Amino acid sequence: MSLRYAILGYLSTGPGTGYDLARQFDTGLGWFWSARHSQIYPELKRLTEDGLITRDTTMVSENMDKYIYSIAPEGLAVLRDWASKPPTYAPNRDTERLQLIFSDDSPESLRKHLETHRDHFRRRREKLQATIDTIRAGEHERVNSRLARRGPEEAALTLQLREMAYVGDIERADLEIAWAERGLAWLDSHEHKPKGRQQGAALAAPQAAGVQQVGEGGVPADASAAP
Amino acid sequence: MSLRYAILGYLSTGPGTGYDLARQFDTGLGWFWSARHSQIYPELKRLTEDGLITRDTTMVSENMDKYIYSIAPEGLAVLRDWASKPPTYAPNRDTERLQLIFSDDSPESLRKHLETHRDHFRRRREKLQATIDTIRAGEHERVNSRLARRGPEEAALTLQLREMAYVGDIERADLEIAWAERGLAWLDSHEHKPKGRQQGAALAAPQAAGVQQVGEGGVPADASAAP
DNA sequence: GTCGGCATGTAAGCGGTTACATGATTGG
DNA sequence: CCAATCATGTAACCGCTTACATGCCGAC
Repeated sequence: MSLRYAILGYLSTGPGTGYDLARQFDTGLGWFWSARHSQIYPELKRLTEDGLITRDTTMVSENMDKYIYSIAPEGLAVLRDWASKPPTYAPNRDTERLQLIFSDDSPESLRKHLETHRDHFRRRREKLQATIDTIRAGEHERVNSRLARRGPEEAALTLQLREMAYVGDIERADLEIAWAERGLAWLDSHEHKPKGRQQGAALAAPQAAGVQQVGEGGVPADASAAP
Repeated sequence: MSLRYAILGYLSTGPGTGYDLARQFDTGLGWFWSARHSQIYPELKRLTEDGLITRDTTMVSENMDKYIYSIAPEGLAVLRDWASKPPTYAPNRDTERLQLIFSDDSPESLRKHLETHRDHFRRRREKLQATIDTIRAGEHERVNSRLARRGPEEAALTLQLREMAYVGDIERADLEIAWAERGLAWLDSHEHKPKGRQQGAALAAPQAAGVQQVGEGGVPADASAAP
């Protein structure tokens, strides 16, 4: 149940409405968590009942209210407590990889698969880059409002952690793009000679430390000699 | 609902029991999907009812049966159809990153966080490497039984896709390890001078293509000049 | 006037986790 | 004899998605 902490985390950078949260989570990027408004509103209610956040009501009209939520000291404590615990890792579930390894009966679609993968991470990379650029330029409102409440030493740490998180995700995206492009290059070198015995294009990344290389290419020579 | 396809995929490499599936998914590694037996058994029942798999019963004793499932032609078709569709990407949900960016109120735990991260991906990398080594050596039973049913051309593609999947995941693990180690190095260079103004250790990976570099280090000089 | 963005909620259903439950076989 | 592994199931619960539902406000 990280949603709770994601909300507390957001509100720790300043007050906001449910709609603000929904926009951040739903457009997702710049963010490391995602949620729909149908999940957010009930959770805000629960957090208020638990005394972790407070709610201010501003009347918009007779039959329409707007609620601005702020984090309470108890909420800040809960957030800090949670963040200080070492991370746990959910079991891996990767639909893309699953599809990939069972695509060997439908090779025509492989190219499209890899192109989709590459394009997905290109888009993601662009958005991450744009966000970290904004933070670096000191123009990210939420980050700034968090920094404003802190001394210069704490501020440096806040920025360092954002930097680590975004740079890490950008590198992930770069890796996925390079991976897909290597796959596409392999396809290129094989598509006009589908009967090919030649195990051409290098598969493993040149710089990938510690990856054991096999003789000729990605596929061992005796591969089909298996039972 | 990828579980259904993960099961079909597994059974496409040969018959197996629910328990076999549970072991593969639950120990997770070597695999790109995960599930508990409590989810697997009902799904096997549904797949049988839908005619995608068949069930053979071997009586173990009077009041205990054992069921061996095999993929049906309809199941193979459904699997192939699913695998040939371009991948879709679930919204990003990353507890670890979320914890990281809100650790700026509890810096003492940062080191442990990064060490846990590094160790997690080291273990994962080891298991992935062991599996791909087995496949490369032609000693992976499931992969071999899949290869046995196919001609040499198809076999080459099967192996290529496994290679891509495992190498891709190994590179991901390498990236995470390197990322965590860079973070730890940064911590080292800051722990004995917590008041430090000096923005020491490089943050961005030296080889990360296209990552915009900032002047001195990971953090822009005017960072705390924000409102 | 209607369309898109702001704003807030509820309900059904699904996929996954945790816990409960039972029994056979094998080896120390 | 007891523990571990093999083997199969059910039930309660939780988090997330999809869909349903309503209403304000400003701009074109």
